Amino acid sequence: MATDKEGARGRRRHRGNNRVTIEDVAKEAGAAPITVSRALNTPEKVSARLRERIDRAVEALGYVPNLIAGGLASAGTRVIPVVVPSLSILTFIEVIHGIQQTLEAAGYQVLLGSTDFDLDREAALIDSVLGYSPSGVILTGLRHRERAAHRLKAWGRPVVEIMELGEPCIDMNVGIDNAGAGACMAQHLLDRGYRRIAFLGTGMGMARDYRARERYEGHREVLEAAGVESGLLFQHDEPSSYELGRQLFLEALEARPDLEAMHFANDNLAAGAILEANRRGIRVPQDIAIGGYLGLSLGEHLTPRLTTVTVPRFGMGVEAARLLLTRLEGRSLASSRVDIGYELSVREST
Amino acid sequence: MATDKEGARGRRRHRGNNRVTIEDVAKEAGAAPITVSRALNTPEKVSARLRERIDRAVEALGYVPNLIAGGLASAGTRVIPVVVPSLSILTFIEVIHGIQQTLEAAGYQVLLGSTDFDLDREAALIDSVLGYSPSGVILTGLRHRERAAHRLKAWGRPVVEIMELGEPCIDMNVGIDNAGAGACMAQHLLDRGYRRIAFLGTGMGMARDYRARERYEGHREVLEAAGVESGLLFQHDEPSSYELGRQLFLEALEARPDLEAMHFANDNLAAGAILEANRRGIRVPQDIAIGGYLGLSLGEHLTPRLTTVTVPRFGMGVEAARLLLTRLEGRSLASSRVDIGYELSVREST
DNA sequence: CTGTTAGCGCTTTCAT
DNA sequence: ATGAAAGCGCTAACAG
Repeated sequence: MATDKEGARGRRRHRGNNRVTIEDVAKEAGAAPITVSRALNTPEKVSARLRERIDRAVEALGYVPNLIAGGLASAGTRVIPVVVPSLSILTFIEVIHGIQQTLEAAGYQVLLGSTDFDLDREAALIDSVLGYSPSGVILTGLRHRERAAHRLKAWGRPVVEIMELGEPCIDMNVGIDNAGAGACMAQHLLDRGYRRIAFLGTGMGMARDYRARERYEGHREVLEAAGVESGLLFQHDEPSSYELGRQLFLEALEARPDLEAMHFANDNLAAGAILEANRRGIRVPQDIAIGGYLGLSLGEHLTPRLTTVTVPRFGMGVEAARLLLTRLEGRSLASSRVDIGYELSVREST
Repeated sequence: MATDKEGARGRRRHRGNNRVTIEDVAKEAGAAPITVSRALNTPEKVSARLRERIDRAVEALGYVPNLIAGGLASAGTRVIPVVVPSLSILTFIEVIHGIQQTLEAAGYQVLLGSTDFDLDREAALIDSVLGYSPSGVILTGLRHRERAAHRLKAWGRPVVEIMELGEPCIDMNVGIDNAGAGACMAQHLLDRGYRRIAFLGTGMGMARDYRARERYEGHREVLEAAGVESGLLFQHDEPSSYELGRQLFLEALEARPDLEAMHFANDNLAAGAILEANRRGIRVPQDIAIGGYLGLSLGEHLTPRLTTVTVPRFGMGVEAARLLLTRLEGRSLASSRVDIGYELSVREST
C-alpha cells in the first residue's frame, strides 16, 4: 500500500514530525480531513458507513490527534492548570487528587503549578499557563494580584477558586468556611470544660497561609465571647511538620504550664504533639487536651485518637472539577459557590 | 494611537480570541513578527536597540506568548507529562514534587497523569499526552505495554523511567535497586539476631506494585542464604495505609505468635503496626521487631523510632528532571542510568 | 542582524 | 451529510 505517490515525504520545510496526521487518515478512508475531524468529535454528524471506514483507518494507522493543533485551531486544549501554593502539603495533594481523577475521567489533563505562597509567582504562573489555551483554570484561595484576577476575568473561561469561601470570586468558588472551622473546635474545647486554651500554628502571616489565620480568628472570637483568655497564640513560620508540632507543643508547655488545651492549626502539628506526649509520658487529654484540623487518617491511629475538624479534601477537588466540567459542557449551574463543609470528629484527645 | 487602520478587527473568520499576539507587538515596535520571536527566544540574535523597543512593546501591551501556537510551529511545548501509578501514594507525590520544582524553575510545566497501576491505561495515557507535543516524558517503572514503549522510542525525545533500575530502558533511567533494598533490611534483621522473620506487604501481584515484590525477593534470598525460614509472607491487596498495617500486624501476630521480626513493604504499614503495638502495650522491639522502607518523617516521631531503608524520593524527582533538562538543553550526559541509592536508617524499632 | 514566506495539523466558516 | 478554503499564532527555512 505504501507506494510513494507524492515523492518521499513531499515538501518538508519544517521537520515533518512523521506522525500520522488527520490527512493520512482521511486519505486511507477516502474522505476529507474535516470529515475525519467530525467523525472523531461529533460522530452523530457523520453517516454510519463513513464513520466506520474512518474508525477503521484510525485504528489501522494508529492515529492519535495532535491536541496542540486542535487547540490552536479551536478553543481549549483540554488542559486544566491547577495552581496551588505547595506540593509538600498533603491537603493540596489530596485536593489535586480529587481534581485529577475527575478531570482525567472526562478526558482533561491537569497541568500542575505551585506558587510557594507567593502571589507574584502566582500571577506569573497564571500568565504562563494561559499561554497553553487551557479549557479552564483552578486556583487556590480568593486573594490574587489585581493583574491576575483581571486577566482571568477578561479571559472568559471557567475559573474555580478553591479552599476558602467568600466574596468576591473571579468566577466559581468551592471551599470551606475557615473561621467557622476554627470557631467550631474552640467551641468544642469550651464545651469540654477547658478554659486555658492556646492556638498553635505556623506560616500564618498575611503572605502565607492566611487561611490558618482565619481559623485562628474564628477561634478567638468564640473564646472572647465566652469571656476567657483568647490571645494565647504560639506560632512559627516554617512549613508544618510533625517536628514543628513537637516543638510548638514543648514551647507552649514550658511557657504556660497551666495550659489545659491546645488547638493546633492542622493535624500534622497536632500529631507531632501527641507523639511527643506519648514519648514523654504526658497524658492526653488528662494533662493537656489536643485538637487538630483536617481529618488526616493518622489521627485515628494515634493513642489517644485525635479530635479534629474533618474536611473532605478529596471531595473538594472532585466538586471543583465537577463545577468546571458542568460549565465546560455548557450545562447551567445551580450555584457558582459551593460550601463543602466540615465536621467535628470528637475522639479521645480532648 | 488606536485608529482603525484596517477596519474593526480586520477579517475575523475564526472567533478572534482578542488576545494580544506577536503581530500586535511587532506593529507596536515597528518590527517583523519573527524578530519579536527572536527577541524573546534568542535575544542575542537581535540588536540591543531593537530588542529594547520590542521589550517595551511587550510590556506595554501585556503580551503573553501563545505556547500552543509556538508548540505547533516548532517542536516542544515545554510541557513534561509525568505518569505515575497513583496520586494517593506519598512516595509518588514526593517524587513529583522534586520533578515539578526542578522543571518549573527551568520554565517547563508538569502535566500530571495517573494510571492506577493499569498498564493499559498507561499506554492510553501515553498516547494521549503525546498529543500535546511534550518536550519530554517521565514515566514510572520499566514495564510498559509493547506499543507504548515502542511509540516512545520512535518518538525520539527524552524519556526518563523512574523508581526502579534495570535493563532495558526506553531512554534514561533513574531509580533504586529494590531487591537490594529488601535484602538490606533482611540482612539487618539477621544481624540483629532475629530468625523468625516475616515480610508483610500489599498489592504485590504482577499487575500492581511489583517493586514491593522485588524487595520481597531480595529479602527472601538473604534469609534463604542464611538458612532460616524464608517464606513467611503476609499480604493483602488494598492500597497501603496505617489501617492496613495494623491489620497485617495483628494477623501475623495471631498466625505466628512465635514471630520475632516483621519486615514491612513500606513505612505506612510499619507505622500502622507500631501505633497498634503502642495501643496494645506490645513492646517493640522486645516482643516484636519492626522494620520499614521509605524513610517517612513519621517514622522518627514514633516510639520507638522506626528502623527503615531511607530512599531519597524528592531527590529522585530532582535527578530525573535534571537528566531530562540536560538532554533538552542539548548537553551530553555522563550516564543515562542513575542509581539514586538508599540508606539503612537504624533506629530503635529493631 | 532583519525580513519574507510557507506551513505546523487541526477546525472554523461557508458552500453544496 | 460532506467538502473546500482559510487561518488559529507562531517559528523554520531561506534570503538579503
